[in-house]
Amino acid sequence: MRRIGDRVWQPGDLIPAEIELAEEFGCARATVNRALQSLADSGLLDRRRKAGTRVALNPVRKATVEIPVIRKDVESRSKAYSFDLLDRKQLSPSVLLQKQYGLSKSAHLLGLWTLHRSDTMPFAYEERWINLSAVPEILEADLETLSANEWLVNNTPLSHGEFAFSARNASIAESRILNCPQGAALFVADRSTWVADQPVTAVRLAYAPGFTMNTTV
Amino acid sequence: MRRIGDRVWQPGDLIPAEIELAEEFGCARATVNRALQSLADSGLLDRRRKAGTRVALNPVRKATVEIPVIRKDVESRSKAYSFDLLDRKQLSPSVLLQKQYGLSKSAHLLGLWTLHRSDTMPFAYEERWINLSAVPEILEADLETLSANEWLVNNTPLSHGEFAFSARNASIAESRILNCPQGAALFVADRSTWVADQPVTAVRLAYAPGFTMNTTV
DNA sequence: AAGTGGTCTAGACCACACC
DNA sequence: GTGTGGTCTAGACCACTTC
Repeated sequence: MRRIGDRVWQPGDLIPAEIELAEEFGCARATVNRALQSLADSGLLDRRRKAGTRVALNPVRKATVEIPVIRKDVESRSKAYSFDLLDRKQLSPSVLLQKQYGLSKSAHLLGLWTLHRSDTMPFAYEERWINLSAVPEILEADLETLSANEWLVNNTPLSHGEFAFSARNASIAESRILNCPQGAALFVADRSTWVADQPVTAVRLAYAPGFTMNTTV
Repeated sequence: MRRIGDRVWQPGDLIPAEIELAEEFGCARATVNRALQSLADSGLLDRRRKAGTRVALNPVRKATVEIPVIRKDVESRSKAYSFDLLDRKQLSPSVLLQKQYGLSKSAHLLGLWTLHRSDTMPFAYEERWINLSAVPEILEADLETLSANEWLVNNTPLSHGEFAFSARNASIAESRILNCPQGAALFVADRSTWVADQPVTAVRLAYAPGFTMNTTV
């Protein structure tokens, strides 16, 4: 890292092979390997077999954002968390949802509309669809006590998903729920979650004005 | 991973020690260690010396967002990139910047205001402050040809920084520059970059309406 | 064909946290 | 004190890719 920072090894340069570095630093090759791997993971090096290791030409900065359960997020800001389940109903997927998640039009979905609060102030408004063929057990859960968010986290620990972050002007309904002016800029997180190629849930979270998502590189 | 997914090992459960798993799977402890490390890094396990390894109770999802050079970002969407340097001037730090970055009030800053374009359409509006004591060489760079963004990436490869993402209503000036209605919800990324405890640059990027930042978990 | 990184092994010692 | 994970070593074999 020092040599890259001091430009002893410049972007694009080929750096010595693992064995040579191991000799220079007086350690085992496995140790050099771990160090270089770690630098490659953070985007500073490009490594290829036979071709060797080069200082990255276009260091793609990788920032890791942590997406906690909303309750934890609120509590980490030293606020009291609560939520209101505004509405829930079972329904069939819209044409859009059918296409987006490959659902049949006869699939059973559970729709939930929730307001998350921080010290009684609106914190985020959540619209959620849950695929009941994937997690039928959730119908038996008491979602007034434990939020669907947490129920799912606790009951489907292994999943992959996609996030999209964007900004959107508050609709009339959203402004009323979040207690903000109509048209206020809201930070929006869309998330879909899958377990073994089966869609489980799709969520849109609209955060009250003032929210920021932070991370370090 | 299968055992966590199938709930053989449930959230909160203590799982066997590395040596036991090594025996069970017929491999070396180092191999088990790497596997468990990797699961812990992605938030599925909590590990503590002496206390052992547990399935995470509150799996904090960690999403990695890649922050490329804006030119790459535009080009990856199959658009032609260009930018206009709208304004540049040298100035002293405002009181806010002095406090935020520990600068003396006599420090020299370079301020740059840039519009990034995607196929001639406004893509993002950038306000940037550069600490000239950290990178005086940038005064000799031709920032009309190569954006400050890229110059800095190419000339200060080792840095750490902080990101904050939020949403903001477009001001009159921003609406004119980004060619959008006043008050439109803009996705905003604030970034500060440091090299060895010295602030190098602070940027605010306001993306034109419609921008989304995507990632997977 | 040959050189590079990718990965594993068996063994060792250590640091830490819990008892 | 003691058991756990954290880390290192020396050696080995393999996979890939460039020459």
